[in-house]
Amino acid sequence: MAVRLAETEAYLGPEDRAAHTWGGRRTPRVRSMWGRPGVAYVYLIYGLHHCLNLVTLAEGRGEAVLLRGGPVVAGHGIARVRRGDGVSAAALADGPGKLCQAAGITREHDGLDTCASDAALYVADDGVVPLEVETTARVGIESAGAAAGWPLRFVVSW
DNA sequence: TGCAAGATTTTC
DNA sequence: AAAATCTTGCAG
Repeated sequence: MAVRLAETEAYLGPEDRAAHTWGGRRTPRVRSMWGRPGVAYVYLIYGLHHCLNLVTLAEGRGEAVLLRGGPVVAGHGIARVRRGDGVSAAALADGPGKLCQAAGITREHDGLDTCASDAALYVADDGVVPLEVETTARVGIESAGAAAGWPLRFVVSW
């Protein structure tokens, strides 16, 4: 099962009030977010949806990118089994929670090194060249003060 | 030890 | 527009 990442959001660590590592928090949940780049950070939101992030900068920076979604380019079958019948191809993974459900991602994947040769989860370049990259404010973080307006959401089209 | 709120999705 | 649902983080 594969998704072409078309929508992401950046979370900048201690300086970013919307980030789970805001203020330098080092709690059990965000353990993996302080880890090495390439490590997956998966958490449960609202008690029923998973969100997948990948650590970006160096270990100890607490910075990661939230993978919000994109079109499923392989494995539509299994994705639809997980998401349920009657779900349109476009809606299979067009949201943080949907992406994780379609890909079968849970907290079991938290802390996984996506750079490992035997990783169950990894990122690859499929060669498609982005036509345009749109930058907007992040979604769902109304209460993050000034950080809520930061242009850290990126949407790619091709 | 208890309670309020959350990087969402789905349905009425 | 509102509920579903549970873990984390902060107050006491």
